[in-house]
Amino acid sequence: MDFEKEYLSVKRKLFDKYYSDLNSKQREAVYAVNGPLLILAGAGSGKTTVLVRRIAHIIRYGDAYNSDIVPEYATGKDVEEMKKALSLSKIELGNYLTKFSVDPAPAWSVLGITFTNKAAGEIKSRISDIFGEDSEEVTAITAGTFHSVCCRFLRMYGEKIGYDKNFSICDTSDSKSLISDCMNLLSIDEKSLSVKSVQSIISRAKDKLQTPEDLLSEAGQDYKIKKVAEIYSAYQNRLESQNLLDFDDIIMQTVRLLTEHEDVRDILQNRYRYVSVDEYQDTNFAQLKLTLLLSGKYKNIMVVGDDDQSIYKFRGAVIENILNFDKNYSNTKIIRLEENYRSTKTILDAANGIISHNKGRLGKTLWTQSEQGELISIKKLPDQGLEGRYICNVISESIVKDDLSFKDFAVLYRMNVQSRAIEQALAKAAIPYRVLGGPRFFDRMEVKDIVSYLHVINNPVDDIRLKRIVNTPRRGIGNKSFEVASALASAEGYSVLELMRNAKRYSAISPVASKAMQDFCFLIDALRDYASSHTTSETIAKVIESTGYGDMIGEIPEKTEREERTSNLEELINMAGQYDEDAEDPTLSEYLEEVALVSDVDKYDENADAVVLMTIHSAKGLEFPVVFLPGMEEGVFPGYQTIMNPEEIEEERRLAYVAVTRAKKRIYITHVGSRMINGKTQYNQISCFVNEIPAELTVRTEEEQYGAFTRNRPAFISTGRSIVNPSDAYNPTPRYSPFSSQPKVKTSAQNTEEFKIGDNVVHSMFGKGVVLSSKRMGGDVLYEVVFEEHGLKKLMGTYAKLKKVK
DNA sequence: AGCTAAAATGTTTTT
DNA sequence: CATTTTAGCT
Repeated sequence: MDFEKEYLSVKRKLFDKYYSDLNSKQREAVYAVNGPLLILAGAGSGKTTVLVRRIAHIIRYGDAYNSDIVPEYATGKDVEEMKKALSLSKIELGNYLTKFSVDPAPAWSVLGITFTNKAAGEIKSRISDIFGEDSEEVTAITAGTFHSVCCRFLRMYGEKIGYDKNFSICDTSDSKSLISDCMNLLSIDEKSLSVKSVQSIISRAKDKLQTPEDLLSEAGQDYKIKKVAEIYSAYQNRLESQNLLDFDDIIMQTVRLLTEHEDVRDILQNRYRYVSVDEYQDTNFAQLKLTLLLSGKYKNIMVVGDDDQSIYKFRGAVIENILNFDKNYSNTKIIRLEENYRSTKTILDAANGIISHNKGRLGKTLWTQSEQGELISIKKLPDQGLEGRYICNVISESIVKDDLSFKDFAVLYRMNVQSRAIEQALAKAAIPYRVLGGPRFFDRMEVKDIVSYLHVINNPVDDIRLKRIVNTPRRGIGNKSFEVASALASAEGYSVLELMRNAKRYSAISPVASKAMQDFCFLIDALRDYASSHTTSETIAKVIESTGYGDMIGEIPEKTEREERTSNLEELINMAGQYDEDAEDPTLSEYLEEVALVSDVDKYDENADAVVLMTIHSAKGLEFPVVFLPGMEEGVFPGYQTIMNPEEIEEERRLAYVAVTRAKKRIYITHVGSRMINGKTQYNQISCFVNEIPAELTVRTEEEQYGAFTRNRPAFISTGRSIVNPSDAYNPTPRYSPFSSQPKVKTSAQNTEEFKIGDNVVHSMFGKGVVLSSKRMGGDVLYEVVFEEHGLKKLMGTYAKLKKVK
């Protein structure tokens, strides 16, 4: 046999052996190092694995697999040695293969863009599994979301397009209030044109890289759009003069930077030889443009996505980005990953049943080798309170019967409001849970106030934040004085803070107010000075103390409110302390960026043993053994405003597909006869998506057949709603605090004292009660206990903190 | 200026 | 239903 051929073929065998835990398509993707690559990856097909392994491969071996260069010095002995290497352990083999590496890329030349910071962290941690923690490979790699990566670029080069290094990011509510200010200034009535719709039109325009002028010229005779363009122009001016970027600007301005400044573009294009983008089906036009710019020189770009999982159209995502990827890059290699490793066959068939009703798909045939698995449970309940209780019952029973733990369960819903009823039920049943998304910790008033102080300290021209805190706590600078100062400031071309410093020069400001303004400026100066020589958490503590904010909170008369706010501020200090510890080079400005860009899901800890509740959107990319899908009703999911529009129904259907494909083993679908939303009772039909699941895969039951918890407790049911007294609701972790300590699930496991029927017991949350029944289940005992004030409960021996009383 | 209480109003999904 | 806005009062 030809020596060269044998050499190459054994080399490839070695690589195939090394990647033997991947399937052939996945390996193909890992080896496709150079040139444009499109991976169409179905749900659960191991795309994150491929992304990570491919990056590691590039750093370690470069294009070694494809290279047909045989070293001149190679001999038959080498081939013999290579054949022996086939029996090496994985780690040894990995190291052995480095000897074939061809033009490996330095880690700093790799850019990985993911959908969440968590996924980016995942890449880094998996790379560190291969190269070792804190190795150069891990630290040098650039991985992050579009937003965090762009912020990095803007911090480095933003000055070229007029942004100061410590620009701040304004969130949706900040930008809303700025738009509202602009509308007032232009005397546009907010009743005829809502701030929300203006904000969304501007945001969509920015997604498409449209400037105010572009929007105006596109408007034609459309009066509304013309008005919005006018507002957009004013809004953008104010953002820029205050050194602020909104979420859309972060992308759009980066594109502008790279378009207008060839030098910056060259630097970045030369640096990033390998670019990978995950969740490509949910990118917008600006993000497409950005990837084109960044990969413009080497064109080594890999994008991964699934057209069936495109669920962010409302945010400007264009599915065509992935459908037409090969039109933007010639010689695109396309690889389809169609084997699903996550779900049972039943679940996969159900998902396929749903998604097959969509038109205009690229079309994939997902398959699996796994077993049929359990049928999908579909259950109708009378109302949302019972829906929540049903979920709790299923969880309690499965835990003992099937040896599952709380963290194996996820409740996924369409809208955040749906979480409330379920939370109440979980709290009552003493099941540990955590809620992701919804109102965030950093949206709490007191947290936002303190963070606003930090913004003003960091970026003195941030007038939005200044307005928020200038009179909180009260210091005699009321709305009116502030308005006057703002007007003067814009007339004179100063920032408001600067003007306030010299307030006494202006006769329009009363002497009392100008004194207060000056004092305020001194306060801010002192704090800025303090911040320059102290850590973030020390600065925050100082802000709370010296602004009088802490005293203000301490004087709140209601005990619960006072304590909650105080503890939120303590939490803020603690979290900042964590940041100071973790960050390489902690700065106030980076801290503020992190606060703006980190989401709840990023902090989701899969090791915490608690049931997790989140929206289906947030659950994208995650997986759980058991998934509950409550509220599968027409009007809820699909939402009632989408029902008339076939295109939007398709998006909803993709969302349903995402929901179903999150589950590994089991799905419980529920819907209710009557649902209360915003004080109105709705009577919804079962969701059309449920009926798209082949009937033979499902088992349907109605409430009447599920008598277990309706028996023996008319008094409990007659209250209708389940009422949870906030003081005794079991809340394992404040729902606002993604960072806070893990749920207190480590309840006294040694507390396995056994109870007999009729025993009087005390529960830490439910108070006094009597044991009605006890059932052995696995290694545990399930008790039914009637409590004096809370009615009948099912409790698990090991988890319920029950104590016997005489 | 600043507080309280009544009235209005909103209905996805998120970086 | 729950939050935000506003009117009216001190």
